[in-house]
Amino acid sequence: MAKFAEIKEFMLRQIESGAWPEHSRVPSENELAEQFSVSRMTARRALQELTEQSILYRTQGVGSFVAALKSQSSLLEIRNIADEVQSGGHAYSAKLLQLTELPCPTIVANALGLKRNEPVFFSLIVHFSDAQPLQLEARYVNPKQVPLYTKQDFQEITPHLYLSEIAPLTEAEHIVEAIWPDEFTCQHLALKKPEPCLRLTRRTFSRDGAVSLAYLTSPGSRYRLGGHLNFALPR
Amino acid sequence: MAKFAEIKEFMLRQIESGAWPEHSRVPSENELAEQFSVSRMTARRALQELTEQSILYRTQGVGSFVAALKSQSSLLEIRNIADEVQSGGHAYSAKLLQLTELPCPTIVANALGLKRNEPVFFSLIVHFSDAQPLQLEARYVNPKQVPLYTKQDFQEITPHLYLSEIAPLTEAEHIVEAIWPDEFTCQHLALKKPEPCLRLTRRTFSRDGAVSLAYLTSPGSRYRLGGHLNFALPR
DNA sequence: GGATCTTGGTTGTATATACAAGTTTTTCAG
DNA sequence: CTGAAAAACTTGTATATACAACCAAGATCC
Repeated sequence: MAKFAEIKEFMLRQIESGAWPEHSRVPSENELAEQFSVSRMTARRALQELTEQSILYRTQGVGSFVAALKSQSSLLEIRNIADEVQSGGHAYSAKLLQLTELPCPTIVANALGLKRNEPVFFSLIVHFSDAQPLQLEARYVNPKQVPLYTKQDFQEITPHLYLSEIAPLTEAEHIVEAIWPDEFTCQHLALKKPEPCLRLTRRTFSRDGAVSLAYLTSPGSRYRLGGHLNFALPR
Repeated sequence: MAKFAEIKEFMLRQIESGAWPEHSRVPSENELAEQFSVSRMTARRALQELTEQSILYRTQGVGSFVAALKSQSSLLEIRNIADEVQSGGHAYSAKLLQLTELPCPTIVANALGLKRNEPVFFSLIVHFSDAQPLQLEARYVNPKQVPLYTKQDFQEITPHLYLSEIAPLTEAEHIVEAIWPDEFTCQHLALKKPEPCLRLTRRTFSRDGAVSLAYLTSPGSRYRLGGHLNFALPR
């Protein structure tokens, strides 16, 4: 590993462990250069790159400081479906259909940066609002980043909440489609007649790369999406 | 302006003007250094920062190249459907079906802060990618904010672009639904068989209040949405 | 022809240095 | 004690240099 990368790692550990709290001052370029026996330019690069990632902020003449972690997630305030249901005054529950390890399909491998047929974790969950199925969640999870995924109790905690705690998200990518549900989906969403569904494909990233790929399917009559969006044509 | 920033500006102009097309090779660090009479490290910084912005990509031992312009998704940037189509290498066109003033329906009145049956502008447009209908746009516009709306030529300029110029948007609210298109919609989208469609309801605001309410309907097979989103249950 | 080696070009990392620009602290004159 | 000047420290920009890693193309050898 390159020297500047080692310094970055060191600083990230200090921040994530809490040793360097928010808005606290971090060592200056010269201090880091001496501590790690590198030139100032090398230490500077570490500080610079962390600043570009909004992990630090710097002020000329003053110093470098730990940024508020909140501002990182404010951009991707991804609301939890459980909170969403409960805030509407309904009872949230979930039914775990599957939680296993399986060989990675090609599409998933590309999305998560894994190799085809390499082991990948897979979960299949139905989310309920009161007694009504609201969403079918099929999720692939990178085992390298979340090795204990299959040991969790997802009746109690949603995968998304668990992943947020384990691997702090730095980015999320979404695609929304209108689809015609297959029979399996209809069954688990308790659709007597098929109806148009929204399918949200969500890929989340942490500092170390792609964490999970989720397909969230909801009946159009029961669920909507809101927020700030951009258009994008399929490729 | 700092030297490295001047080099960045120069390169951005070349790229945006089309002089340097996608995936074309850009000058090497040494070439830029000589052209701008700076050191290699300064030229390098310009290349480096453009790479971090995903405007270039670089390969060690090979060179630096213009990246695909595709997904520049900043949060508030609402992209124009015409730009979106054209950036995909297709020909954009629009067909104006209706452009009138009519009495305001109740829902629209609530959304735009008008009174029921008060005059409101209404436009109905089909957007095409090459010869294929891509989106049906039904839009209600607040005449108090945009009095000249019905005088525009919307074959030439999209309503969204026109509105952006007249009343700078300060906020936008979106709802995405999966719907079953009615016969009228099927006809104008040239759907032989009905298929699930995405309907984006977009309400835009300027400094002075609600400007317009638009219903944008696209076949699920032809259009997707991307970006940063939040979930929201229907009210 | 085909495999291997060499060479030149490109990006990647690292260092030492210099000065500019901004802020904070210290010093010192009044 | 006050206020201004000076010093010290910080980040920002720029340069010159060196070597490493990598790649493509041409040269060489068999």
